[in-house]
Amino acid sequence: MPGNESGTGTLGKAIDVLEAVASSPRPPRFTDLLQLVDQPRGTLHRQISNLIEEGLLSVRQDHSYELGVTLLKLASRAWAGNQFRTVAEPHLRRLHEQTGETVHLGVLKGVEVIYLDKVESMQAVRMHSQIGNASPVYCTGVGKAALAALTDAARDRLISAITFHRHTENTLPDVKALRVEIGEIQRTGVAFDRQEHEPGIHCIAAPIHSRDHEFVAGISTTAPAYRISIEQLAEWAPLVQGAARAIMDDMTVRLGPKS
Amino acid sequence: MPGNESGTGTLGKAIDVLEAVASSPRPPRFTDLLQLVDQPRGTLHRQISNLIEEGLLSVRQDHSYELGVTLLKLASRAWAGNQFRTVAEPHLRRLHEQTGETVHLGVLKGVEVIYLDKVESMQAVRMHSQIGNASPVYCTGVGKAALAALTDAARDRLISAITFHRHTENTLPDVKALRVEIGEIQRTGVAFDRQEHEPGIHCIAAPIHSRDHEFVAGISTTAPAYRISIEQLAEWAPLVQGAARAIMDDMTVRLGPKS
DNA sequence: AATCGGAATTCCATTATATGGAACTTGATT
DNA sequence: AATCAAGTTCCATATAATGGAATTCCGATT
Repeated sequence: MPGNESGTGTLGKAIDVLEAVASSPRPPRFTDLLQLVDQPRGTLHRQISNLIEEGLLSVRQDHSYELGVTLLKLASRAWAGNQFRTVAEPHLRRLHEQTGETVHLGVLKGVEVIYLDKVESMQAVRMHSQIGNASPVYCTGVGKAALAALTDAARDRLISAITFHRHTENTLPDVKALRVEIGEIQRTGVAFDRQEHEPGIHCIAAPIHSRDHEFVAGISTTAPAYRISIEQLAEWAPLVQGAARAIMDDMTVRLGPKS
Repeated sequence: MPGNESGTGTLGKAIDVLEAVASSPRPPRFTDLLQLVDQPRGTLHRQISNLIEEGLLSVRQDHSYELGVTLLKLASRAWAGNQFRTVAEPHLRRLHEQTGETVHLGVLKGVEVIYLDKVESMQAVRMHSQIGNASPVYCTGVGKAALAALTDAARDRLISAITFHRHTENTLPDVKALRVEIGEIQRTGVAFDRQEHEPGIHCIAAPIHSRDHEFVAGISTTAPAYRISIEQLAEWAPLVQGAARAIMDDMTVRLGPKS
């Protein structure tokens, strides 16, 4: 449910179609897409044809559409080649060794956090991990940490674009609550997710940002609430902050002092 | 190194740029891209701008480019929603339980195989798995199995587009050897990768195809050669073929008898 | 099997957008 | 500071996208 900032230009329209397919709970059919993206029949039809031609979209036998495997191929390269992720990787692993819990790395993208990497002991339930998963900023540790690291202007702009949705009973309900929380994060240097996204799951996160605060991200340690108390999480604050600090230092070394 | 079938239309050009970035060993700079994709300066520059605007591409501080995180987001959805993968998933898991070795699911896309899923006991070395990884058809078990399942016409067309590259000393060197191998696969119903892609790694695979042989894929069980002999692999033939058969049956049930 | 109705696809004159050559700016190197 | 290469912007032109309407396809229903 990203802020439908209808893309401009031919490419933007095409991506809009992909996003529409991506955000549909079930594979949309032609008519479904017709009302999801605001385009005339003929136009949409050709766009879909092009997307299929490029392998970005696939038809299912019932004439519904799903995202194409070319995206997997590209994403695989995107992940492997991502500079920030590469720099951060050893620090994620160290933080995981120190805490024994799952560690996430996420970057801010619009009003969402996109998870770039994850380190966990043993994935009992196999999953495509969390990588690429997009979650709202206002109810994740990484998201709130990233928000706190933004410049005031950028944050104001972004916050006004958020639409709040109550994921759990702890989810921050509105802008007011979020701003209070951000103040707290800026004071303490760490962000908590107190079961605000998934019931039973909480985490502690620290912000990561470039020198100019244009690029913001976050690192977090996540644990199930039944096993780790929020106080125990809080004790990891120095570790999480240390990892964030170390990543930022590595960035300035590897990327030049500009960022 | 995919068959540069330079995409047509505005969208195609854009994807070409993405592919160029994806296939570069190191992040390309503007001039690098200029000769990778055959486009005039001004045009390329605007295309890159558009791609960045859409989050499909990112600039690094040294003016080189890397793929953007939006691709991860889209791919995450593509993976989760993929119908074929969803249908195959339980069968992969069962095959893994039966053999105790790593199981792969891949689909044919042009002259490459794209891995859709993977099940393994314990990933000692953490990795973004193999998912989305693109490998040549002619030197992977899944790839050769898929080739064997193609209609003669489609296979001929595809084979002529392959450029052979010797990955290991066992890699099939040319079309002739590949055709012999395909005949063998069609007779026996299973394909072997005899350390043809990675030294020390071999696998046994079985083809999966839709009714009309338009869609082809494969499932494989992989093992290190030092621990599992090729004879032991061969004993799993019924299991691998059984899994492939079961997936095809499920497809016709879930997707209607047409495919 | 035949009919009907909604959905998907094709068509083409019009319009908007991408194109690409050249001029310009930036920033690194000596 | 000067030079040169790399990156960026501009704008008249060519090309590709647009969108309304007509047509075909498909799948219910009888």
